Amino acid sequence: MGRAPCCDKNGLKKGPWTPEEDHKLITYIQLHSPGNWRNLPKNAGLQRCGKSCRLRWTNYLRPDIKRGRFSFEEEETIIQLHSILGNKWSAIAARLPGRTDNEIKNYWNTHVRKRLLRNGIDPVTHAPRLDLLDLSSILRSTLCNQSSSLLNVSNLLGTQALLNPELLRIVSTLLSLKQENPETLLQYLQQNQLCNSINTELQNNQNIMQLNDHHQFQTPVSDVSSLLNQTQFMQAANNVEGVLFSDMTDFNCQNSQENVIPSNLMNQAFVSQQAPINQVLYSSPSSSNPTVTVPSQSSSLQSVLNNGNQNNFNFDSVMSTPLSSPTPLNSSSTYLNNSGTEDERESYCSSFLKFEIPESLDISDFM
DNA sequence: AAACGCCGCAACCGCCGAGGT
DNA sequence: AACCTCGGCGGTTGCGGCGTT
Repeated sequence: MGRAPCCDKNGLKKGPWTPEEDHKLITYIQLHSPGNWRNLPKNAGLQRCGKSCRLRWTNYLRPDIKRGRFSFEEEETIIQLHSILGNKWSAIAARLPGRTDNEIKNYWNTHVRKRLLRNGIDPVTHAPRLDLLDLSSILRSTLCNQSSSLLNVSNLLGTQALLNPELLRIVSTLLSLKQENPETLLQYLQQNQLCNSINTELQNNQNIMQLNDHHQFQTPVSDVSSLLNQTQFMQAANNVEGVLFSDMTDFNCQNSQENVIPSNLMNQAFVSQQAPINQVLYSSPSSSNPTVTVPSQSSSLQSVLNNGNQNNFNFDSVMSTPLSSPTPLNSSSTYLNNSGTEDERESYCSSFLKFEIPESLDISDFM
């Protein structure tokens, strides 16, 4: 455990603490309080530097330290606070009684961070990461979890579409084809490697069909182009267009050729610190519920999309990793009990990433 | 059973700001 | 103003445990 001694400067010991050293330190502090950390080792009879003693005490020996697994509440609080404070571990620790900054930092790096990444979320910015998103799974769930003949726009948009340039490229291409020459749409589907990838996905999963309760789709399918006939795609494209592109003027396929999200879409979709867009964006692709709830009021997708005048979004901020990103907050918090498996925790993580702040948390402290 | 690789976490390192001289 | 000391903080390291092959 711990780092091995790298040197013996001044004859001071480094590396893991022995029980005897711990006992000396505890005994001394209980009798005298730490006082001057620099003088403590000498007074306590320890061959350590003051800094080492302080770290050992604050991170391990302090009597009020709570050890053991982090609870859901603690984990939720950590993520929420991190979304506000960034890597200010001491500030986060100050709001988690019994936990040290070092412990929280370790927990973040070894557990939470990975979980967020698995959910397609940048653990630094708390924004979705384009390179973590999976197009085929999006389309599969979109195409295969329908109760109507329409594309599930809320699923598309709510999950990842706003952030996935590949999906946007495809959607834009479909729309463009629809407008230019509907006959070419099917040809596009057949030519685009997307067909193959989706086909593969579909064939690999015999259980995901039931594409439509009312239409002629059958399972399994051997060719996505037969699955998605032109009429249905027109319908779907219309539906997507109506919601997604209603407020756009210069969205064209040139952007898509470059596999770049159109700037106006980015501006509208990513918007804004005010809109609780994370309610839309933090849903897990692996969530058991494929349909994402899109906020309905001022935070609704439509208002987000219509908010075209806000051009302050910087796409670089998603791809790079700024220190932290202020995140809009809601009030009430949903807690689960402390038990649960890692998977449950992960699932829960996906849902609570709506960043609801416990009422006990005084946000004004951070402002 | 042995070798290997991954992961968790205690501990170190270097930097910074506050306070004192 | 310049320097020094100290405490605190965030980033990083690497040992040891554990799971996998």
